[in-house]
Amino acid sequence: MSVTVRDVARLAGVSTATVSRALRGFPTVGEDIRAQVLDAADRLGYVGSHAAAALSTGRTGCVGVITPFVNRLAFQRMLAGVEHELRAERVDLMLHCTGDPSDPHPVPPHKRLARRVDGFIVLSLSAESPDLAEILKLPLPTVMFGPQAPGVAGVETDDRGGAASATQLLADRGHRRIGVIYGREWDNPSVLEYQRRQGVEDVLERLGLPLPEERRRPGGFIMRGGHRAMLELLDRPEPPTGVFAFSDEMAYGAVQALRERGLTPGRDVALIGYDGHEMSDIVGLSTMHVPFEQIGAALARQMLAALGLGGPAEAHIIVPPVLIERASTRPDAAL
Amino acid sequence: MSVTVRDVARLAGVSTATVSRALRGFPTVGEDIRAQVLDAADRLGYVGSHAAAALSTGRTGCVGVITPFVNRLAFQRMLAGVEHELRAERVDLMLHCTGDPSDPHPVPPHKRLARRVDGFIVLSLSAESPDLAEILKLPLPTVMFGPQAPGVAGVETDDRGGAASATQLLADRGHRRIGVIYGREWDNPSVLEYQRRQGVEDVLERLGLPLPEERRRPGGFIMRGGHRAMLELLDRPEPPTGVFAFSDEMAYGAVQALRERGLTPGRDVALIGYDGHEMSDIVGLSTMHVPFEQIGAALARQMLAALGLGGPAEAHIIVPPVLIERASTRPDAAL
DNA sequence: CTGAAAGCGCTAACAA
DNA sequence: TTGTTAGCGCTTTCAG
Repeated sequence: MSVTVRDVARLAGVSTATVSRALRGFPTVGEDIRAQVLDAADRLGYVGSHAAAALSTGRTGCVGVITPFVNRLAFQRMLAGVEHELRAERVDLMLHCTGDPSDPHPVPPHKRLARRVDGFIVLSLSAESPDLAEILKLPLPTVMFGPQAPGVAGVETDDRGGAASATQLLADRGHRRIGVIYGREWDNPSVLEYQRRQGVEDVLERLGLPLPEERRRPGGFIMRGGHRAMLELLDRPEPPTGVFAFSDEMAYGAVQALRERGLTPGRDVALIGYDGHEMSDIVGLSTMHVPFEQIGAALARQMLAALGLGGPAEAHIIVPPVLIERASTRPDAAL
Repeated sequence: MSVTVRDVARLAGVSTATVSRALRGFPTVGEDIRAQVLDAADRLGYVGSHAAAALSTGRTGCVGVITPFVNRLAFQRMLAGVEHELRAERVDLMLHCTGDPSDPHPVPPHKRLARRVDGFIVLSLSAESPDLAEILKLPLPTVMFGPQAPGVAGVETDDRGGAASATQLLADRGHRRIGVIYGREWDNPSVLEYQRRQGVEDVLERLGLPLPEERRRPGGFIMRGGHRAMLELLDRPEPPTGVFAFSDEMAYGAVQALRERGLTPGRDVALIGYDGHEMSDIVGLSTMHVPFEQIGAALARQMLAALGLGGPAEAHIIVPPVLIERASTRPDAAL
């Protein structure tokens, strides 16, 4: 079928062991022999089988990246960071989406990826996800972004602090009726939204401002969800004058909704997002900027370090989000 | 080290072959035996080694997706489509970025992925890329998006027609000095930009309109590049009154540039993008919409069909982009 | 510095 | 229906 070490060995007139050593650049191979082997391999168009090597060495040269979604900008940005860093060390990347809960027969990541990767990079699975528990049970190094499981290396952002800053900004701009567009769950302490909720409540409680249920809506972290949520908020008897969306993408949808109602973000309703994507600049959206690319890169470096590749890496990194104010929270700014 | 079929076999009191069959749900296994095996496997926390299975069967259950970038929206959208479709058939996805030409030691995809995937899905490599040639040389099924290599299945969009529509729209809105923000190369017939260039020229030539070199700038397909390109165009003695950017992301940057100069897209300078991302709606950007998610899904189905999984699939699909006009090409529309 | 031989964990013939 | 026996292609002791 395909050419193997044996074929190369035969053509080069050496043993398979020598071929293996020569191809991997072992110093213990004579120069002339090495040249012969390389030549033979080249001539035959030899491409090694990672599977066989993996079976033999126990290392696959591949890490699994587990993410809930690929079509969300924050994950895309992290993935880009991860990919770039892994590529530098010639480590391959296997992508695994846990996807919607709507998936009828989800195959848990550890079942699909175990033994085919050397480690896992987990992006924001809920801290109490059974998948995560299974992964941590495996004897493979794991790093994660998001709510940290105890004893696991990873990168975290200060969601609570970031949400507090965003809320505070709205309050500073004079808003008393503050609304929130969150993600999916408001009450579950093990999801990311909860940290942000706490940040919001930290500020509102301190200021004595209420957050009635009518003033918060889920947006599912997607544009369309943010759009709908904002329309619903606007339809309240006492609509919020300032709104904090838990992601920029939902905020984009909210901007859309405002415009449809003839309202201008900033002037008529203040709006702040979370994530700090590139496009937010042209939308004029205030936001909490999170350096996702760098987070991804840091995760990859932690993983590489755990695999004995690349340099050392800090075990636990906390990244603060940075407030960026734009027109959407400034009544006087022309968009 | 880790538990193998042998361990399971021993505990269940059967042979390894039976374990293998039971675990894969072969009908030729007695119900009681199967139960024993499943129980033993579960009790031991057995997770099979894909590497070993791959070595034995020659199938990895994994396809390689090759893309130049992960941080570009068009690729992200295709990747999402691919991933979704592959997941449905429990096929894993290995991501390989060819990346910038600036990479010092790029490892060609076939070297890294061969023998560890059952097939390749190639997203827009230049038609004459050496990497692509190597991949096609391998005895693995390959499908691709973009300029089609002869005899290869895949999905294509009508770039030339789409570009013509975009250009025509600017002309229809009365613009005579039309500018173009392209990607990287203007003269290379084997890159995607060339098709679009032809579409532009089809229209301009028919109308007898010139496209002097001063009226086109590269934007590298990124926002920042589009921003710079637009500034440069505006600094010409005779700046264009209507601009066609070869991607929405570059158009976003162009919008930014216009605003910085106190200009309003649509009213002062007409602008049309290409790709049709979600965010273009809130930016009010006219664009040629390309259904990338569906393209990705179609590619995945073609690949699955080639692997004998899923249903049959058309070998060659051509998707037309759809014109969406918004405020950025309408002088009278308020943004 | 090089070769022979024994696996890595699984699957697939072939027997029974 | 189940077990036996070879491998898949590579790496890696251990000799030489």
